[in-house]
Amino acid sequence: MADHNRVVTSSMDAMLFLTDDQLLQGIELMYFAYKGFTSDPDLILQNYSYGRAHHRAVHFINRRKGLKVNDLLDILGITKQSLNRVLRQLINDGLVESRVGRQDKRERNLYLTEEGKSLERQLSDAQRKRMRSAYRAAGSDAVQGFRLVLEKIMDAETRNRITQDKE
Amino acid sequence: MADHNRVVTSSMDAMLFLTDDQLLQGIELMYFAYKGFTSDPDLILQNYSYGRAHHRAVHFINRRKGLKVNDLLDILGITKQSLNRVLRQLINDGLVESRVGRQDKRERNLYLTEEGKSLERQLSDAQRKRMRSAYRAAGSDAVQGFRLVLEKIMDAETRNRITQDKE
DNA sequence: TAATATATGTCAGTATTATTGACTTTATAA
DNA sequence: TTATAAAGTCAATAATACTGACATATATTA
Repeated sequence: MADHNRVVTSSMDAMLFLTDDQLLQGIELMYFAYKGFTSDPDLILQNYSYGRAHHRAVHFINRRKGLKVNDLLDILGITKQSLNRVLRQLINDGLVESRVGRQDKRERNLYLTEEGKSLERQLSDAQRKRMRSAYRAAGSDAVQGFRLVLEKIMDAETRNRITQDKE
Repeated sequence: MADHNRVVTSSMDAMLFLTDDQLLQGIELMYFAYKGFTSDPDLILQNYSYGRAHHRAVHFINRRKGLKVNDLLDILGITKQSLNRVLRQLINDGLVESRVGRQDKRERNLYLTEEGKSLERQLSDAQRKRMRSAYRAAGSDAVQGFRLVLEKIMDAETRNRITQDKE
């Protein structure tokens, strides 16, 4: 269903012609997909009286164990006052542990506690499930394209930061 | 760089094996790409003291000219009280026109005024530019995969609603 | 050592976007 | 005529962000 009309070669892609309507459709796809993508975690978070900001913090603390507060601020692109409220809640509620840095004692390294890992697992289970079924339905070639386009959509600095981390 | 290791065929895609890490990477890609994707319009909207909610309203009123208030509520998935504030501003500011329905006079059909179209163009220019350059950098095969995966990620009802509209 | 810079945390005030609940007006349908 | 539907409004609340000001502890530099 995918390969029978691959007429345009890689070398022609540079001059790919795209109508405004095709581009607008892509924009709407991003909007609707992102909306579905966040809907499962949003439901779970309600049981904890947490919001998306808590989810993001928990996600990145899990993915980059021991990261510093400043690292998290950079990743999220918000002010420390905004993060502080969320982080304080997570720490007070016993989901996140903040350890004084070993070399530089001004720094704080963030870790999920067992309780934090449990919430993270709940949230990412829901999201992984959606991603897995989408990936399987679309096929591995499509997934490769999906990843490639998303990488190109994001800001270059962001792309550099996260691709360098991943290899 | 893309096709030399395409070992998995379409028929095998149903059993595509995906590690948790691969799925989490996909989740982060969505997060970072969406962030970049909204950043250009956000800057423009600041000049008007508008937010993303205004952008979404303007976008969909442009895309579905004459749509009813209830249609817009369905698309956005918010309450009418939430939409009302935004819509009232846009109407008062002269960017949106609300016309009494021809058959059913309870209904209101929404249209962009010239001023509304001008804002829409500014916003979508920025977003189309980003999409176009991502599409071109990734190539047409990748774009096809991108679109397919996004369609599968969104809720089935949403997918049915928008794909039926588009063909 | 003294001055400066950095990392983190906090308080207060404000804005945007969303919610729920209650209610009104106008118009269509039973 | 009564009930339903579409739109609009008011009020109260919540989550997430912002700016600005300031405090504390630790490192770095002059």
